[in-house]
Amino acid sequence: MLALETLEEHGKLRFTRLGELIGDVSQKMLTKTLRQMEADGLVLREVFPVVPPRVEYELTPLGRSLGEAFCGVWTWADEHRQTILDARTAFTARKNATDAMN
Amino acid sequence: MLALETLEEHGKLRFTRLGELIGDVSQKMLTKTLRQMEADGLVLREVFPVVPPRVEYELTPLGRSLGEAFCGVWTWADEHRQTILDARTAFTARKNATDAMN
DNA sequence: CGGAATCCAGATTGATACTG
DNA sequence: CAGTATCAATCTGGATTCCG
Repeated sequence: MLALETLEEHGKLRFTRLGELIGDVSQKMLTKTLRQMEADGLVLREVFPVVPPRVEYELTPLGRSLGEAFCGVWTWADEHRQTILDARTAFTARKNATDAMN
Repeated sequence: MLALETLEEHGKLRFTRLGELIGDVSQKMLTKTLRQMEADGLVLREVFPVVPPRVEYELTPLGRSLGEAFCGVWTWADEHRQTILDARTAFTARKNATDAMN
């Protein structure tokens, strides 16, 4: 999902640059994720036969449409992130109180 | 996600009934999922102190809002499921062809 | 009925080293 | 640069048993 978003925002990107923009991803996971997305037809992988190697990734129309479909979820997440964190804290507090009783 | 959808469609549900409607879930996973959703404030868990036990689950307003946010994704999935399956087949075919060359 | 507890095989992932 | 290969460690989920 982060890869999808990043590619949607920045368009065509090289492997390392994409990793930097996403933040905390091992290259192993990034590779796997991109291969899966490529297999699903969400991303286009373009290899340039030069030294040093250069590989660019960009969303296909299908990938972009998925990004748009997720738009509502991103908005929701932004709006309710804190609410959820609070709910978790409250839940843990309730749980501990109940546990202590028994 | 399936639990969210099912609860959104059917409203208040008992544990076993919810499991049946979702289809292929072990009670372990269903329990875990529901507890997580409860902790996140997405679902309300109501226990009736009767024999046999009766526990009902229903979405909170926060849970319903998430269900709505996911609406676009469900639609997308319905529309593109087959496209993705085809893409995977094509990708595997390409991969095998390439592998055979080397 | 609605779980909790235990056991366990298999999948996932991070870290590390190597390569064209 | 953009990976692949390998090993170890963790995590996951299924199956099973037990309980109030």
